[in-house]
Amino acid sequence: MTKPLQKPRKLPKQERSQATVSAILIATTRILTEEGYDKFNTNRVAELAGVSVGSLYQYFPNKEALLYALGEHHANEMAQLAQHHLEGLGDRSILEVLQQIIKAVLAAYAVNPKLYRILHQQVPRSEEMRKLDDVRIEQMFYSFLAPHRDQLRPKNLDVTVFIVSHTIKALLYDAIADRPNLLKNGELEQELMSMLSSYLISPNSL
Amino acid sequence: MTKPLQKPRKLPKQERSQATVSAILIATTRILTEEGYDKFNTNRVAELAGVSVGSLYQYFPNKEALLYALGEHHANEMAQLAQHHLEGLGDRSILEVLQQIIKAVLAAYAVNPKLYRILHQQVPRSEEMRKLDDVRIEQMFYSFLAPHRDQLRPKNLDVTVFIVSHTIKALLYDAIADRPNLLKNGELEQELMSMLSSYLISPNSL
DNA sequence: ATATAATGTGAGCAATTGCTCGTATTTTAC
DNA sequence: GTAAAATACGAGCAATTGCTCACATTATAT
Repeated sequence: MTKPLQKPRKLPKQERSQATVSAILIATTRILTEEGYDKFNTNRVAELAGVSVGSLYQYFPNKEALLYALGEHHANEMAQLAQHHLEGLGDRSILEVLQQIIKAVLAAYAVNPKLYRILHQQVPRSEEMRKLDDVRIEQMFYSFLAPHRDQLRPKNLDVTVFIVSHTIKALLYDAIADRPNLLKNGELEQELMSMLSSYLISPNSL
Repeated sequence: MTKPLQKPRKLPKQERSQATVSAILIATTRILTEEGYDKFNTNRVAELAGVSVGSLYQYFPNKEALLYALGEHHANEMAQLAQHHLEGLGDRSILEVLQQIIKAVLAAYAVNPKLYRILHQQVPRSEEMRKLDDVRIEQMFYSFLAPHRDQLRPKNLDVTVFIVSHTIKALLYDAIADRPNLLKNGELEQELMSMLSSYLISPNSL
């Protein structure tokens, strides 16, 4: 009944202990992606990491904190990669901006798609993790689309951002699972660009 | 290690036992939607259903079979509702067909959104359930879009069906969780219609 | 060199839970 | 009425698992 702490119980100060923490996180990643969420337990993590359960619980107050740390790390890697794709777009046209955003999101999700799916679907409290990520992406869209507000066909920018960001995320998401070839050959990127650009810009009169 | 049977161990023949089976399924639904997947265990189901665990295991060989039966029932209800929205569309225009398909999918998902999310995300083996559903929806799109093949801008009908069906599913899905008001006021339906019709039909030249 | 802090160990407790089985009750068949 | 079949019961076994704690080892400071 006690609320689980998400912060480590102790901060690792020596190299030795930092290696332990690393090994634990790597083992967790491998178990989640290669063995599945139902095989994920702290005893197994310690075993695969080559440390004892006791050590694990010295740096992670509980099982959930492990997942949380992993999610944070993964989200940071994704954000960093996306950032890289979005530098110096201040003076570009809306079409170019859209193209780069699509590329950025695709690249970000490619960091570790399997881990992403598990962290955002199977894990308890995944809703919270997912929302944190979603908000981050939506803010990115907002900041890049707002300058071109007057050129957008849909009036409500909030709704537009929701539609666009969730469409990209979901199609990428499902393509990873069901149509990986659409990703490899660039067809998904092309179709996304086609659909979203006509949605955002073309003078549709419905 | 033995593969779990998905079919009931015994078929309920008397009214009494059919009521037991009903109570068990209803209790399972309630636990999943109101208490969450991690509170779902057979002892709790039996308790809430007002029967004994022994009775439960007379009709369901294992925990998974319970989920499977529930998923099947729910999928049937969804399909039935969608069917209802799609009668007599043989001679309608592609725009009208698209509009009705969107309405049909929205209606189908409204049967029990919370249960749908849990069955398709949290449950072990949910991938399989999800794919069964996805294929069903994609086939529906395929059969309704194929007659208008020549009026569609994208050349590859398979890819088009994938894009369209997954876009609708995902946006509906996320709207239920994050933007319920977009559903209630019809804005989602409107934006979907706008985006998809311009994607499918407008002579976009990218 | 020695005290102290940091780190590591793993047996095992306590709680959960999927499921069985011996038994009791109710319904059906004749 | 009575035997057999169908149904219901629930204590409790066996396995899993999150986590603790008493103790061992290694590094740091002085």
